[in-house]
Amino acid sequence: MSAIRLLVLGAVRQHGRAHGYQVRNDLEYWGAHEWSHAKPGSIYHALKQMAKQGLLHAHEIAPSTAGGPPRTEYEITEAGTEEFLRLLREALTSYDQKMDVKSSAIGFMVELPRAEVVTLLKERIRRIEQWRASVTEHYVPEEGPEQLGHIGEIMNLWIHTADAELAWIQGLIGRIEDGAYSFAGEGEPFVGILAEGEENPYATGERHPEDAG
Amino acid sequence: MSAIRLLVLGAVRQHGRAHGYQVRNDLEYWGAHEWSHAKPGSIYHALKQMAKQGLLHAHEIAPSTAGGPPRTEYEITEAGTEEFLRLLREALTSYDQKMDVKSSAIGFMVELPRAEVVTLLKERIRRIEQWRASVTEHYVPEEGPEQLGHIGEIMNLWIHTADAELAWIQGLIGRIEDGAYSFAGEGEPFVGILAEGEENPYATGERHPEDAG
DNA sequence: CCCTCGCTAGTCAAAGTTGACTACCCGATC
DNA sequence: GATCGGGTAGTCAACTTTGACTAGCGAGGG
Repeated sequence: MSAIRLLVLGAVRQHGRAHGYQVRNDLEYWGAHEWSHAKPGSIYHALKQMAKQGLLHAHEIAPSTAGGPPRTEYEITEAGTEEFLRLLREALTSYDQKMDVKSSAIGFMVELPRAEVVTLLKERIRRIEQWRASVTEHYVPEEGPEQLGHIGEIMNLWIHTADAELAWIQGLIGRIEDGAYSFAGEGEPFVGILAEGEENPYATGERHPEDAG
Repeated sequence: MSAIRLLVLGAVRQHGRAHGYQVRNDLEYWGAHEWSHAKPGSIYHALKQMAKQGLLHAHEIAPSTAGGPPRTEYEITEAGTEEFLRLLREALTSYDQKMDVKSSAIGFMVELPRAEVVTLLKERIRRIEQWRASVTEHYVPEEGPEQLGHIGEIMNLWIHTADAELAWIQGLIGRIEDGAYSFAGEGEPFVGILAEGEENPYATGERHPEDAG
């Protein structure tokens, strides 16, 4: 699963109606150009593709209000909303180590009810533990990484990574259960979009990994 | 950076001369079909592409010795070896969270001299710390994740991930400095390929992440 | 009044990835 | 002696990603 569809659907959804450049700007506002691989080409491609698949509805070209060429505006459809929620749930539960997917999932988690997020995260824990168990069938952490030659270091890395993620999720679940943040159906929704004309305070962020060469 | 080129170059290099199916089998032997996204299509594509770019030399079709259609055999060139080492060094130093790149890097690290690997890993540490510092400009871990709303959880995840990787690398460097494993120029090289006719004990492994749906 | 700079909004070709499909041959089975 | 399954070896079309490029417009300087 790539994070692009989730990000683009989420951006269009929060706007109600958006053109490509707006989506691009939201992702930049979220810092997503730094931790996801959301380049312009991918964004426009995703918009067109999802319009073709009925997840978005394309309103044909409106003249730009701010200089520049005319633009196509998109609105999310019923099917698109379902797909968004499906992708979001999948991103929250599946043990996918891709940072962009994880970050997007956390960013959008408040679009689901609190109880469901906890359930999904617990399912994620179950899957991580299952994967961890399948690794330790070959590799016994207690005996140290040397047991299989340097290849053991790979499994050591996996176990380390899995354990770190488990610890992190436990913390997150704890905070959510203790009432942190505002989830779907709990009053004021969180809105992470830029109003028309508002300036983006994060537009010129510093370098982040995944683009480090 | 995708792991495919590194994996394919490394496989061809260890064989001396290999056809696509052999590479495919090596990757399966290494379990790479489970933690990397190395599908047949990608492997054959990479072979052709790298042959076109002069990284591999393609010996035109030899009739198969074991049933099946004729096959193209590849040998690594001077340029290919350089590219392999370049990719390997990059995979070891750059803070790229992709599991397949990291795992490949560890798998091949013994192709470099021990001292160089330590140097590269220390550079990796430097970069991770730098990235960590750039995150903590916005986010103070000591104040807990709630300070920025649920968006703080994303940064909390990043810090957690970075710290876990730092701890893991420190351990790895320690073991390498203490003389573990056999690196380039230290006698018997590690060979991770299947001899002609040898059976693959890992051919039917269990499910691993990245393919978990 | 013209020209260039910078922002707006997007296109496009080339490369990479995916999953399904093909073709060949051997040995066993009916 | 047909044919059927399974391993060998690879192709292909569809889709996605990437990076470089284009084109319109307004503001401001000279």
